[in-house]
Amino acid sequence: MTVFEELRERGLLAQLTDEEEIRELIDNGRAVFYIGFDPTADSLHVGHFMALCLMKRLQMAGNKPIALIGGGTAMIGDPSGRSDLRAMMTTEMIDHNCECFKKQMSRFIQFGDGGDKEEHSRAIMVNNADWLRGLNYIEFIRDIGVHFSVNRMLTAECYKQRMEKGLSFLEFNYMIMQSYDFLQLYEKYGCNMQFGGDDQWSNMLGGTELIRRKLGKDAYAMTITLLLNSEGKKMGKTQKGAVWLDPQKTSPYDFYQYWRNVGDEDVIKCLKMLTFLPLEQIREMEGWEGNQLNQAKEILAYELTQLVHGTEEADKAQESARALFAGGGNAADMPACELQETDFQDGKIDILGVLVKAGLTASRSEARRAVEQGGVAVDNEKVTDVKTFYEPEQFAGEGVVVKRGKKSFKRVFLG
RNA sequence: GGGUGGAUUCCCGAGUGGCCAAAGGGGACAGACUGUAAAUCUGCUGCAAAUUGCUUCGGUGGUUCGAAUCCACCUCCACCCA
Repeated sequence: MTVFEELRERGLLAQLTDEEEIRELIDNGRAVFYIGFDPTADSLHVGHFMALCLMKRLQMAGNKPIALIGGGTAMIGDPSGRSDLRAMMTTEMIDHNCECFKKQMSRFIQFGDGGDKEEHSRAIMVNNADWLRGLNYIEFIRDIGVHFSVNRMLTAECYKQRMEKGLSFLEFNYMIMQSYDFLQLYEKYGCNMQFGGDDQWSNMLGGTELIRRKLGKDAYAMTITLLLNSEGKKMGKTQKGAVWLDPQKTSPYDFYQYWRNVGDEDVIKCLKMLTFLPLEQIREMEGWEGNQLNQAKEILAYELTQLVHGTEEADKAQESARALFAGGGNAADMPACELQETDFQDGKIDILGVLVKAGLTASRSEARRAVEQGGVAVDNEKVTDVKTFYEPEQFAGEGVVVKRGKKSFKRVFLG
């Protein structure tokens, strides 16, 4: 099976400018493609993960990936799929985020400077700040701006949605910047293809058109299906925000749990789109139902945790999860929280204090509610009295397991 | 630049002088049922030393015994005119 077929089978392909040509290029390792990442946070998240996988798959087929960090475009903010203006970011923040992105990406794809022949498929990383931040306004609009029709831009889906809410000129320029990126990469690195999320389609078309008008050359664009859950929401978002790839921001255990808890309808899709498991194996799981399907979720969670955090962390997360939900077992690897002497007043701390300290509730009021509703247990003993107190000795050694609700656990021990 | 309408809690949205920590819905959280799923039902949803106290309705100042609500100025947003 060729890469292209595999991508299609997995349901990753959304829109393509020229299917025949793209198939030809990527199946023969002749594509030099780029994917842009806007450094709007100091870590990549699940939303970026699919793009990273795609890069990896294509790299394995001999194509050359270019990871474009949007150090310049991040200063504008992409209006696609957004109903509000992005918070303005400072140059320092953006530069810091770029650094973080670099580190995380090197875990997934092979970088190199692409010098000799063997290195052809080595990825390179570039930052569009290098060519965007120094642009001269007059020159730029004369040189590039002429090629864009405002009338046409306004009919683009990404702007249409924003017409009701209001769109600033700043954001309106995002498409032009992104198109310019493509042109730059085409000229500098022979980049002939751009990939991105399906919400990027209009921005990407802008690029291929600009290249055609400016250079009279063909370049291609392809979008990947956005990973939506069965309710039509973007996956990888929780109430608390994104599911991060940085273990400091989303622990491997929480990461594992996120996937362990996907809905029945979404498991197979996630396995196909996000894991590297062979398609035959996944097809087998399609027939699973009920409790068996539950196992597919475990596989999904394990696979992804392994890809992102490594085998060791995946094992730990799985073990902790099994221990906690099956009862007993080794729970030493679950997320922990260390109590200090100073957390105790008059030699004791109440249950509300423990919950807040462990980060299981945001405030004492919330903790109180949780206890009153019967949602709190310490070492499997339900706590019903908000005035339950604990002494330091009780947290000695391994500490105790504090449970909030059905799925939130924290081991609390004395530091 | 001129005019009109807006800004309320996580989101949508009611509230036009006290009965307002603020209706209703959504979401989130907790409980029951389950399979760590979905659906359903129930509870709950500002903070705290908790029958009470404190802080909150874009910002600042004012009127008043008392302001989300009235007044002044400011900021931001949408629409119409230029």
